[in-house]
Amino acid sequence: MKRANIQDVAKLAGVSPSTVSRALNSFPGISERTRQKVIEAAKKLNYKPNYRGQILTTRSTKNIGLLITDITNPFFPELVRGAEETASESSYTILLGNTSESVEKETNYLDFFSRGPVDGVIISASRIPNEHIINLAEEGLPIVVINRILEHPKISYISTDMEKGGYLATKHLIELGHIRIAFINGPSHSEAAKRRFLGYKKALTEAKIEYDPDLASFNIPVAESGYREAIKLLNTKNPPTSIFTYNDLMAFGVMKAVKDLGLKIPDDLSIVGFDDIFFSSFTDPPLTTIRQLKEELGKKAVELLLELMKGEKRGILLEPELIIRNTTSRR
Amino acid sequence: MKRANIQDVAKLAGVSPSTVSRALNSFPGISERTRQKVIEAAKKLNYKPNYRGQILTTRSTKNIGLLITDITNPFFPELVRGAEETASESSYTILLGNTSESVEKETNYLDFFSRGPVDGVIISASRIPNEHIINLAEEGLPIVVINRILEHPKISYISTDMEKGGYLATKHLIELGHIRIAFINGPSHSEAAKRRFLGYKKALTEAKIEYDPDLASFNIPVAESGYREAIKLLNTKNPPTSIFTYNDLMAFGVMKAVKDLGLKIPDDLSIVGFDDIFFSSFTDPPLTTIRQLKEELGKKAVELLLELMKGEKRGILLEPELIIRNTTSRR
DNA sequence: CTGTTAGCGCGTTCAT
DNA sequence: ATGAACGCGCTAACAG
Repeated sequence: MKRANIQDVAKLAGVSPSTVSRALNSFPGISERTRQKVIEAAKKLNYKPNYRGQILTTRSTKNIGLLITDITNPFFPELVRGAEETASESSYTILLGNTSESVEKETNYLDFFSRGPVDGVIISASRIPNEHIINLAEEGLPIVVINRILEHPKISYISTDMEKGGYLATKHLIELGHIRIAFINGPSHSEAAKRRFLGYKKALTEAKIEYDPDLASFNIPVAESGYREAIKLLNTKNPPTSIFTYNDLMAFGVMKAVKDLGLKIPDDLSIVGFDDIFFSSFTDPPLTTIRQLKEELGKKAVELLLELMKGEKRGILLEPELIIRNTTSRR
Repeated sequence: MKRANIQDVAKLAGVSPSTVSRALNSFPGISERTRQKVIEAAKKLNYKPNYRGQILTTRSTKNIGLLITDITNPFFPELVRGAEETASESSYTILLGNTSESVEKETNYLDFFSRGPVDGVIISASRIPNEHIINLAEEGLPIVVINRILEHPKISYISTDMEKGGYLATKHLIELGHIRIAFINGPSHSEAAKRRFLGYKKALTEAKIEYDPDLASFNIPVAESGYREAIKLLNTKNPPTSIFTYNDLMAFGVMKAVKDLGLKIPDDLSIVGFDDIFFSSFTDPPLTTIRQLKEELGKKAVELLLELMKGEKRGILLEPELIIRNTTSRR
């Protein structure tokens, strides 16, 4: 059964194609009688406007490109859900690009997006340099970046206040009497990692604790990195009494390492994560962490993009929150 | 800076638009000199073929629609990643539809997909009736369904052997001496739920244990359902000694309920989940469960779709595996 | 209120 | 080996 097009409907209804278009898109200035006639014909032929023709003339795809690094990290699904729900309220669909932390894939996706399959792009991936993003924006592609602060007249951004997050985590540990506080950080190129690092150092400085480079490392943000670095740190002569990780996944890795070494959490080691993903309240013991508003990040990013497509640029900073559970205790 | 189109390149290279198209798509029958000239012009203008014009003439979008119910359930991200990786190897991009268990959203997405933004669709969502899927397939949309067995000449499917999964879980509990085995099942309309139920009953029958309807329920497949049903079951006069859940998320809910009631796992209650998501090995205690090959499901689904677009239909059944951890013990 | 015409940007004939 | 002309399906602009 071949698909009916607008001509078929026009013929059956005895009107012109443009009248069909007007009737179906509820334009004003058309008689109710004609509208009904068209609607009936359309229904009879099971007519649905062809997307490919439609976007060519309307110049809108009703798609939003969303670039993320790792859908397997529960941080992102929550963000995606927030984005998806808000998008679908405005009849937009999400075109998802999962880059698996690969620069090449990020670039490919962005190139593809810039060729026209989407009306705008949300970038929640870290490896793409700002200049590349700016270039595309100046070519006319509406872009919103998540968790990177990029001030540019054609780009909107929304980010958790990362520096504050790093500060809150470190200060919490300091207040519990910890002095040797390690930071298993994320990728060195990531702005989020840099800003959290700033917050970490700020808290140390405030407490007059000297920063020890041996206690800080940059890593791929997966559980295995947390495991590996924790083993390394705990086997040194002067091990830390607490570890702050770039994200909860890495904290899970740390917890596993501690258990494998036969140590107790939080008695032998205090741990603070970042993100507050769903499972962090289910671990043993439940994880102390810095909460990001993940759904909000996705939701607001879509709203910003919709505004940006109308020409309104904005930047938003979201507050992180310290969630105290049971992986931290007094030294 | 306005985007260059094929005409601009043609003008700069001093050739016709069709020559540009041939040169850039590496067609035979074109002089090397001309090709170089065109490539150079294209580079100078930063030309990228306009996607919207391209799909109209090539009749291929290089997009695949992927419908899932709940991206927040870690089962799906792993599936999505498998699909995404395989798709991008063939230069396809995933258009993601998250339906949040809503029939309306499923239908909307499917309608949208059928209008032309994708070359084919993968459905990993349960509420859409088979007839609807068949209709779209007969209109010419290539469709692959995941975890539902749908025999039709124009539809391919890939599914874990759900009945076997249900059977393995139940048999494991029976072998540990359990007789009162509850099944907190998923949605009643879901084929996966029905088939697991079949396996559950089969194992009971084999062991000559009478099926007790009070021990089985149908639910929305989220952690809260597991919690709620577990509380209900454990507060009856003759509570079960073990619970099998539709998925791991629900098992997490059950574990929380057991702890809240002050009981011990697995001494007071044995638990078996389904899926083996990443976090199931991190819970306290680690969860015994039935493993589905999630990435494989996504990967194979894309392969099947690509084949289906060439006209080859197939159906694949994947073997589930019992993963024994520490939430089950001898009665 | 409705029909006619043009054009979106490509790829693909069919000529040359 | 290359150019000219056409068409994909729709909507917007113009005409009546």
